[in-house]
Parts: sequence; C-alpha cells; structure tokens
Amino acid sequence: MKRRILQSLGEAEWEILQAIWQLGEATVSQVHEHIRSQRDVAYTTIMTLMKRLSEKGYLSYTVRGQAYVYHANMEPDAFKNAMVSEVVEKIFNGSSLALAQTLFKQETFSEADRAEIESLLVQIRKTE
Amino acid sequence: MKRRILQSLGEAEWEILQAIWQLGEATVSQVHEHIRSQRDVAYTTIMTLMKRLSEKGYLSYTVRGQAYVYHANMEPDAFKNAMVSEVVEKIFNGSSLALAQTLFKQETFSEADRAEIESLLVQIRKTE
DNA sequence: ATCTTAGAACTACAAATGTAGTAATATCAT
DNA sequence: ATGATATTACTACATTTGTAGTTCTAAGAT
Repeated sequence: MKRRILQSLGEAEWEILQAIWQLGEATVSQVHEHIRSQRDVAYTTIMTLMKRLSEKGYLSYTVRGQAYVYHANMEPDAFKNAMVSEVVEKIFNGSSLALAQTLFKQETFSEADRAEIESLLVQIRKTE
Repeated sequence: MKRRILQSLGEAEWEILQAIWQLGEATVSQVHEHIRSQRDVAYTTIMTLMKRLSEKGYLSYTVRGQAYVYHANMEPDAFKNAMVSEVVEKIFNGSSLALAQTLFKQETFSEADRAEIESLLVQIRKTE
C-alpha cells in the first residue's frame, strides 16, 4: 500500500507545515507560539511533529545557536499542485473535468471569480 | 483534533467504498474478488475493513441467507462534494477560486472539456 | 567553576489503520 | 444426523499519528 501526500500528512503535521510556510522559516518555539494562538498544545508535541516532518523529508533545518531553524522543502504551490493531482486521481478517477464540475456545481463563485476563471480558460486555449 | 472525511478514511477503506459504489451492493466475497483483481489481499482483511466501515457509519448491511449484503450510506456525489469542500477549506483556505486556479494552471483540459466548463459558468451566471 | 535554563533527544502511550490468522456458527449435501 | 463448506466473530500485531513527560546537554549568568 503506497502512501501519498494526501494521507502521508496528518492534520497536526499539515498544520505545522502551513505555519512554517507562513513564517518563512521557524524554530520549534516560533511554531509553538503560532499554533498556540489557535489551540492549546505542548511544546514537546510540536517538537516531535517537526522532527517527524524532517525525517519524512518535508522539512530541513539549520542550526542557529542552540536552536534549529526549520524550513519547508517544498513550496506551497508545488504542494498544492500535488494535492490537487492526487484528488483528481483518487477521488475523480483521473478526470480533472469531473473535479471542475463538482467544484462549480457546489461552491459559490462571485461574478469576479467567474470572470477570473473565464480569463484563465481563454489563456489555456491560447497556449494549446 | 477533529477528524474529517479526508482523513477519516484510509486508502484501503476508500478502496472498498469505491468497490461497493461500483457493485451497487456487495458481500465481503464480492468486494474481495473485485479488489483481488487489482492486488493481493486476504478475505479476512476485507471483512475487517467492511465491518469497521459499517461501525463508522459509511456502510450498512442486510442479512441475505448466511451472508451480509453491504451497501453504502452515502451517494458517491455527496461524498465527492464533501471531499471537495474539505480540500477547499483545508488546502485552499476556503477559496474555491484558488482551487479552480490551481486546477486550470496544472491539469490539461481538452477543447471539449473547456467548452463544458464554459457552459457550466454560463449556467451559474443565470442562476445567480 | 557552578547554576540555571532553553532546547533537543529519548521514551511512552492511546487511537487509527492495514493486515491477517483462528474460532465459532450456520447451511448444504449425502 | 454428520461432515464439508461458507461466512462471520474474535483476536492479534505492526505502523502511523497525536500527544506529552523525562532526561540530557550546552550556552549564558554570576
């Protein structure tokens, strides 16, 4: 059973990855502070999770003084692309059209959003 | 830590749910056969997973003769909607436009797909 | 030089998930 | 009725994830 991104990161791990993207780079302390503004969690919990994330290859760190400064190995966009691809594969049987249909039928879009999407479609047509 | 659909189902559990949607309704045997055409897995493994899925409320069963006939409690579409909503929330910070943008920049669409999406956009405009 | 302290390392444990063996039970054939 | 067969029930165990306590170590303070 090959695991992929969608399931290789738990909720709490994902929370940390997002925090680091927001902070640019961060120590355990900083991530702890950041997340504690949302919910209560122990310092060592964050430390364990960050260690695991670096073992899994999602984070790297450089030593600064006594502390480790962590940074993400993947840009948010690359990550989101991978996520979307996986959702298309896993949930929509490889059909990106099916995802688009579900998205448009369900989610609400403002007039501005709609215009934005149309212009994207036009661009796509041009590049093809 | 509240778990949602995206993570409340493991890969193997999801595999079974899909099998049951495809088969309409199915016994453990049938699901086992179906999945074994893809990969090797023990009968009892499938049974355990199906039992767990019914405990979690994703499946129900009716007794037919000696065997249980399982059926899904949720339609595929409802499930996909929930998934997409979660991806929008969790990955794209609630912005369905952001997901649409990622989708269009990354995935390839045929001319027919593009036309399909445009007609959807037109429909959306009308209903708003 | 010693004390304090910040931070990492190590250890622990419960729940969820993937996997599957063994025991119990019920049905069917003879 | 009895044995074979099908199917569920029960049990087990490794891995992953979320959570956090305890120990070790090194840097800074006095």
